[in-house]
Amino acid sequence: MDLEIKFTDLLRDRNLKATPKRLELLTVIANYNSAIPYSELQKKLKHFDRVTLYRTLNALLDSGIIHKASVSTDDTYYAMCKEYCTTECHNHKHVHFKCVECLEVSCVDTTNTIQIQIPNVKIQQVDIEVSGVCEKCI
Amino acid sequence: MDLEIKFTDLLRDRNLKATPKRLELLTVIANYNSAIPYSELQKKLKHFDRVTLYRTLNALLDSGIIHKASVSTDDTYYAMCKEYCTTECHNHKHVHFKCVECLEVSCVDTTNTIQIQIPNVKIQQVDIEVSGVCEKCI
DNA sequence: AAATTAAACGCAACATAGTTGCGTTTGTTT
DNA sequence: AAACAAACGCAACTATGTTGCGTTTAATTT
Ligand SMILES: [Mn+2]
Ligand SMILES: [Mn+2]
Ligand SMILES: [Zn+2]
Ligand SMILES: [Zn+2]
Repeated sequence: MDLEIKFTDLLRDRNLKATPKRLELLTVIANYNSAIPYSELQKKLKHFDRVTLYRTLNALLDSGIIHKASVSTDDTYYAMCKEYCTTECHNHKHVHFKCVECLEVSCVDTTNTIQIQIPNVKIQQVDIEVSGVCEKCI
Repeated sequence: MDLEIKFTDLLRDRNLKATPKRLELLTVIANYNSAIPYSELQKKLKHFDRVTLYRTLNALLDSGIIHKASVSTDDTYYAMCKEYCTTECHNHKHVHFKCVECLEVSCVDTTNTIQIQIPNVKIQQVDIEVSGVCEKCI
């Protein structure tokens, strides 16, 4: 299936115009083999106005097309939402793994299910960020 | 036990000088009932030079006296390390809970133990950030 | 196919976070 | 009391992220 058409649908479904910039940004994010750092987006999309890049990212974040995979001190990482997400709800059941060697961030499904309970608290969301050494860097 | 003396020991143990600024910053962090946001530190420590505040925080972070409890978009939250931590190792087994209503961040021990496994990966650290509504805001 | 309109874009300007260099001050050791 | 390295304050700088506004363009209507 053609990516451009798929992205166009994704955008229109959220009442966002399918502009060339948005399609290009989505293509870059989707073609990256892991979560893409902001610094990489800057490099690959030099012809984007700074503000446009931020506004486009925010539009995609707000509408549940992409999500932040990691917010470390060095960089902010973005990845496509695999499940169906909306403005109201980002339902991700996966964790984010960051390799301390190559700094690659990826969305991974864990083998075991994670259950977290805190007394007297209504839990809405659980973000798990795992760091260590990835397969390639061991 | 006198806090000032305790903090002086904490600092000297890490080869950090026990200066009035460091003692004051530690007192502010320790006396706060939850993880303290950076914005709050700014307010409470207006007489600190901006750079000094950053450098002091970084010194305490590096040496394992305090830790970041949450790095959200709105603010960065700091809390005392309860376990014995060092430059090399922050060993926290607790999770960080952020209330979406009052924006309070706290370090909480979960009732159940959390086990995360990812194939072909050497896990070094697991950071869990839970958000929802706290007891007071329900 | 042309007109319409709200959204998206580019530019300038701004605000805040965080860092670096350097001269001065201060905590700790002798 | 003296010496020294660490800590501090100030100026300057870079990076991140946002806002306002005039112009352009995607989607809709005629
Ligand atoms: Mn993810
Ligand atoms: Mn904590
Ligand atoms: Zn790696
Ligand atoms: Zn609350």
